[in-house]
Amino acid sequence: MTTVSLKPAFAAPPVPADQLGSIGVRMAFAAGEEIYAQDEEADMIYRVVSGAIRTSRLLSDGRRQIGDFYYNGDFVGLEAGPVHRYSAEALGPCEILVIRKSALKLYGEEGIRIERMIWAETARELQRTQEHLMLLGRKSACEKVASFLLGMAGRFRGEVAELPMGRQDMADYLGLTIETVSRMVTQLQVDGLVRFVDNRRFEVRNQPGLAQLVEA
Amino acid sequence: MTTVSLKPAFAAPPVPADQLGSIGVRMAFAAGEEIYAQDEEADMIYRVVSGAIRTSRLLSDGRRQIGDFYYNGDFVGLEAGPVHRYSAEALGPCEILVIRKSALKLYGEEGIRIERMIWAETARELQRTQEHLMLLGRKSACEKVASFLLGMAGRFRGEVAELPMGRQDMADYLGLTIETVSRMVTQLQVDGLVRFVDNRRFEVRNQPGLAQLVEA
DNA sequence: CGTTTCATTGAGTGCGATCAAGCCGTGTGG
DNA sequence: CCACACGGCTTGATCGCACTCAATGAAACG
Repeated sequence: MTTVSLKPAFAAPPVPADQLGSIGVRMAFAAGEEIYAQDEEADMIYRVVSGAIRTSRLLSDGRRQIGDFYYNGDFVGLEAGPVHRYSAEALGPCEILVIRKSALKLYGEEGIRIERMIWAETARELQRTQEHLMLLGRKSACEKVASFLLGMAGRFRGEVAELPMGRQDMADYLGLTIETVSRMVTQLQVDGLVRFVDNRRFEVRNQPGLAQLVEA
Repeated sequence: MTTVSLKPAFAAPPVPADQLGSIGVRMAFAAGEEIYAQDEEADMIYRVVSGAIRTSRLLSDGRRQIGDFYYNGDFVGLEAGPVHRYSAEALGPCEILVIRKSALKLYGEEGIRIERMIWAETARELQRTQEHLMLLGRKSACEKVASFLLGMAGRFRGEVAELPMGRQDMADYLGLTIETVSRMVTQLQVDGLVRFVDNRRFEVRNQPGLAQLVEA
């Protein structure tokens, strides 16, 4: 199973998905399929069981910003005020646990526990978003790509890392164009910092060098 | 009193500060004074009682990103994992209510209520940060400045809006330089969209025009 | 084998950064 | 009251990074 083989490679999820017990409904999505829409009202939260997800937001002229990418164990849709400001789509085939927030109250002690887990994840999500802010506001194209690759590589312990998204998604996450992402990837390879096996698989060749580009 | 005269102009805080009862300690800060430091361990959360705050993060080479600006009623420092990734400083003289998170448990029912308030604010904060992401990643300098001014003007009902921060803070919030901010402000004035009374006070002259630049 | 989709590479442009004056309000001391 | 200095902001000239437009290359698919 894909899910099982990928699991050990990802950063340890705070709580295994199975601890959610019987709460929520498992749903399958195909590549590119929308999980929820921008401006959609939202009482649901979502947890990745297998596969990968992106959240994204469109301006009316087509410019797109990706909020973040999510992998198994991650919660998605936490930010929800009255409506979702970002939509969520499957990067590839994936399974999602859908939980109705208002239903948690019905589950007593178990519901409370999950609610706390959600709050903790919301704070973590805020931290990650703040990191993303610094990246978008104050880093060069090269630093952006280096940060992204280093972060992705961190999910795979020294092995070849696999990108679940294409160049356009990377570009829209980093606030760049695909051409610039491509050029930076090439440059990082020429400099011997990373090596791409193919378009979506790479390994870090010079960890300290990469880390220096990312700095603090 | 400055605080009192400003209060009605700000967006209604979800809960008035006085409902926090006796929990927490009121502290005064001078302009520019640090409320908490980047990488500082943090069990505290903070609430603005009067004045304005900024959160900011520095890279080792001096580049700075401002996370957000906070006004009375706003909670600051919610994101805290083990340490603060951003520091917080007073924009001008201000009063801050400092609350020890771990102490909330001692306050029984009242503590729980405040804890819930904090969680709700965290989700709101996440939403605002996501809005900020889109601004940094996909908007032009002109759109950035227009968005910022429109947002600030929204706190003042049609009257002359007052900026509690200087151009450098605006620039570091928007991911621009002071020169570019200055040029965009000039251009927006030439285009008749806003009018600056002085460096820190302005009014919106063409709301629809501005809103169009900001769009969705 | 052609078609389609996605990534790379190249050439040229432009937006925002950088470097450098100049301006203006404010405060300070003579 | 004026001269001066200082900090914050604006304006100008130039530069360079990342975008745009365009062509090519390389997989994936029917």
